[in-house]
Amino acid sequence: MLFKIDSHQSQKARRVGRIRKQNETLILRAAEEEFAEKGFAGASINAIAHRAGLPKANIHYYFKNKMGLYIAVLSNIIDLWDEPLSSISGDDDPAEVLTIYIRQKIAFSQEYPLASRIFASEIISGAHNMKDYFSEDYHRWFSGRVAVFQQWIDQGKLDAKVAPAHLLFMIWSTTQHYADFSIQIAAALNKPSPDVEDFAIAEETLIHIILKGCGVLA
Amino acid sequence: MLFKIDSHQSQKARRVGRIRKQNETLILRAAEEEFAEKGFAGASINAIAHRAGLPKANIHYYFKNKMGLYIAVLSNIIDLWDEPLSSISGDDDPAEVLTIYIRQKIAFSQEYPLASRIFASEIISGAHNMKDYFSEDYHRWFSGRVAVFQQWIDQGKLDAKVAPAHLLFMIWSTTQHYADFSIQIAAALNKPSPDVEDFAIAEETLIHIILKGCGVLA
DNA sequence: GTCTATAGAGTGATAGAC
DNA sequence: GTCTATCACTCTATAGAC
Repeated sequence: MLFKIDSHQSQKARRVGRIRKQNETLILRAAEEEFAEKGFAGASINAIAHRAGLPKANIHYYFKNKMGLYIAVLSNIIDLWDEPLSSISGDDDPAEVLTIYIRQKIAFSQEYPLASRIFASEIISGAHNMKDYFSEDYHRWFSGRVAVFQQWIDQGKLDAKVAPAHLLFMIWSTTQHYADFSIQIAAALNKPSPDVEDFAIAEETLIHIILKGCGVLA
Repeated sequence: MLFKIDSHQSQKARRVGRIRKQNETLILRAAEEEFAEKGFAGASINAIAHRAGLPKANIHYYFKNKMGLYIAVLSNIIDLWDEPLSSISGDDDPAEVLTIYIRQKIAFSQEYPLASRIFASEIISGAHNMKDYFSEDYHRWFSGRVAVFQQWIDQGKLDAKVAPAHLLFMIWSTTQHYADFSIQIAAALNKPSPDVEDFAIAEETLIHIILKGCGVLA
């Protein structure tokens, strides 16, 4: 967690804590939309306040400043991001693990497209506010996943021509694409936005190509 | 006398035209870096001018306003984007076509990462300045590519389980990922940025998984 | 706790000297 | 063609009334 919202509450504060919680949620949701659409610099506190239905000074009351609000939004997203892939081991069946992981990532793109877009924008523009996230720990976590994939290869469960790290990148990129580039996808398919059926077809095609391509499927 | 004046002016104009061309290139290159890193709203004319080594009023001299400059940068990028996939037909060999296309897209990510990032940011934030690009024509072009893929499937050259449109999305997302998310990739691999070898391994892994996954490889 | 009013910093854009 | 000086505007952030 990058930014901890001050949770210290006196007895008096607890009585009104419900309103605080409610307003914070309103603001965070509005901020998510605004940051996703305009980026950090393009988003204005005014517009966020208007979207949230609150006067703009309230945002400064609940969050110290614009950057604090942005970090809070980003922290929420990174918590969501946290890892359905963390507990795999070399004994697992790669076909099953990869299938579940791809389904989860596609579901995430469908459910939280704004979160995915803010995450993507932050990385594209240099990830200056995620230095903590992309730390030594991140590399260690990533290496752990790669090591399991390598075990699968050593056991002949996965094609040796597959570079484990890049298989992971492939799953990330293909699944997140449906959130981040949904406008381009919609234009290609000539509809206002990708619908549930498109997501289902995407999922099946991705699972087929990736599993078969890795040699875990006939 | 008129002749003499004309001659003099055209010589002068020609000389100045060279400077204009030169300065425009300087500004466009600086703007590309700035827009890629900060987004449209975050980029400032001041910072672009500083990067280009010119006073900021010159930018307003060469380009009408900030949006004009942004559109100019975006147009350059869209020209670059234009289509190594436009001339394929059902008679071609899918293995060959897909291999070449993936190599080209990876090379593009390696050579023009900034262009890729600006393109991605523009789409993520709503593509409001690319309405013309994502037009009926775009859908028509896309449908044409899909139709060729479908012919390959009908001829048994490609697995029937592959949804053509989503195979295209897959190639776009996986290859562009190496430009757009290179910071995350670098963090995962624990190096300052992906190097030539990483791009080569990425290319081989993508080609292997996608070709084999589509059933065009043993 | 809420909101109005405003200060203070920074931006895009332009006029006019050179 | 180039560049300095400046305008008009918008934005974040805060002080202080309620």
